[in-house]
Amino acid sequence: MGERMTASVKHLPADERRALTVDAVVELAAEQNPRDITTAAIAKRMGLTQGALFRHFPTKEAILQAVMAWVAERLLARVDKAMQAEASPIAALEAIFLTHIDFVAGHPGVPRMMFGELQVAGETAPKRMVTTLIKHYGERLHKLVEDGKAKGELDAALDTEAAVTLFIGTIQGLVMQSLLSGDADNMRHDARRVFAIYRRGVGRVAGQGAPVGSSA
Amino acid sequence: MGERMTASVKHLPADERRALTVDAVVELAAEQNPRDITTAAIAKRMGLTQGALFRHFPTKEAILQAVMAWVAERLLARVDKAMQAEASPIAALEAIFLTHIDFVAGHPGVPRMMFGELQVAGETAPKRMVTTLIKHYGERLHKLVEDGKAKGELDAALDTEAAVTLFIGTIQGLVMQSLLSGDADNMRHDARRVFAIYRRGVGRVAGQGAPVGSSA
DNA sequence: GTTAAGATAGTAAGTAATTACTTGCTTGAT
DNA sequence: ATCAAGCAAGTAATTACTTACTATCTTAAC
Repeated sequence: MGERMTASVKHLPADERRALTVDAVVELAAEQNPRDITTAAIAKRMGLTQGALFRHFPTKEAILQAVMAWVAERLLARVDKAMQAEASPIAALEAIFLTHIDFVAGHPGVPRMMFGELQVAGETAPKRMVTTLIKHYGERLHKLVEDGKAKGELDAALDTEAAVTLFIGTIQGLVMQSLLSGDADNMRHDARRVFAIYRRGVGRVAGQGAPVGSSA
Repeated sequence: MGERMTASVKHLPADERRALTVDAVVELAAEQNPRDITTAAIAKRMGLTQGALFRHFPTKEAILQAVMAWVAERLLARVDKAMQAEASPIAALEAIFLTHIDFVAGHPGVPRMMFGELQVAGETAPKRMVTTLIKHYGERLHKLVEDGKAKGELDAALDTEAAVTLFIGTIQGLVMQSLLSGDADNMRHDARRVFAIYRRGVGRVAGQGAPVGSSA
């Protein structure tokens, strides 16, 4: 009795419509400029009229907030999973990097939306969610870098904050590159090449021959 | 006789108004979200009415194009100057990096505008200027990295393309960091710390004691 | 030099298009 | 039968751009 049939497209319960709305926005952000995502465009993508959106969200900002909550939840879950699967800090850093790139390659509009929200003037809810996400993300990286230094995997004199900034910047660089090429898929390939340089930059011994990781 | 008096604020010749318009946009982009830069906001900043803008520019897009031309000219000039002042490739790379960060710290809205233009859907003139700028920028970096490898300053096995991507990404990371902190000035300080890691990542010998650069 | 003509740069008040959001009514699942 | 969920057609605000008119500078005849 609690079961719901999805035979009919219309008159879905609110929870599912909210989830589908988030999906629509993420899809649209991948195809066009996030700033061109109007409520009309979202509704059209969902096969609804524009007004119907406001049965589930009070404002457009609330929609964006839901999207950012979705991103934060999914991304951090993937990061934590990747972290826990690896024993050493440096391997965990690489796993996080690759899963992050994989996430972003699968949802190319997400980093653009995040960057866009960061530039919003006031103190909006979506902006706060982005800053919180990056804060939590940075804390995990910070801890891993410190652990790596303590275990001797990373250079003991390494500037931890700078290493975290560069880690995030490395991802940003790949995003920008995919923006220029118009192809998000090559991010996955370029990611390994770029991270190799990063690893050399933070590693204890920038070995010429010593293989550091084995996850290839 | 050909001299012009600037006593009166109004009725300036077209060339000067165009230059002042670019200045206004660059200023506004530093203070607010570039997407909120309306023609009304530009005019207000210049002390003009909105309609007066269209005496000098046919469309808003033409204004953005002028801004991007201004950016490309100034940034590449600084890059070339920094390049030529240094003898070795690695020193040139660091000089470019620092002068770029200095430029961006002085005009924090510029990288945001560039990133925004890259996301525009169609084939607009401002977008083309950005891609061209990055292309020329990348070519200079590419050449320097290759030179550095040939001279033995950089790792012979270094992935040149990845090194260029990471170089640009490093700057993006600092921009994002300044967006989070709300302070563009600390970019100049963080730049050295972050570039130190990058240099280790691309350098031939990631020496613990050997001083590579001397420009401090 | 003075001054009238002509071009340039400004203003104020439009305009059509687009935006997020609302309202009154209808549909459909339970 | 009830009520959440949907539709169609609004609304006010904002946008880039236009139009009709005015002020200012330049220039050349006198």
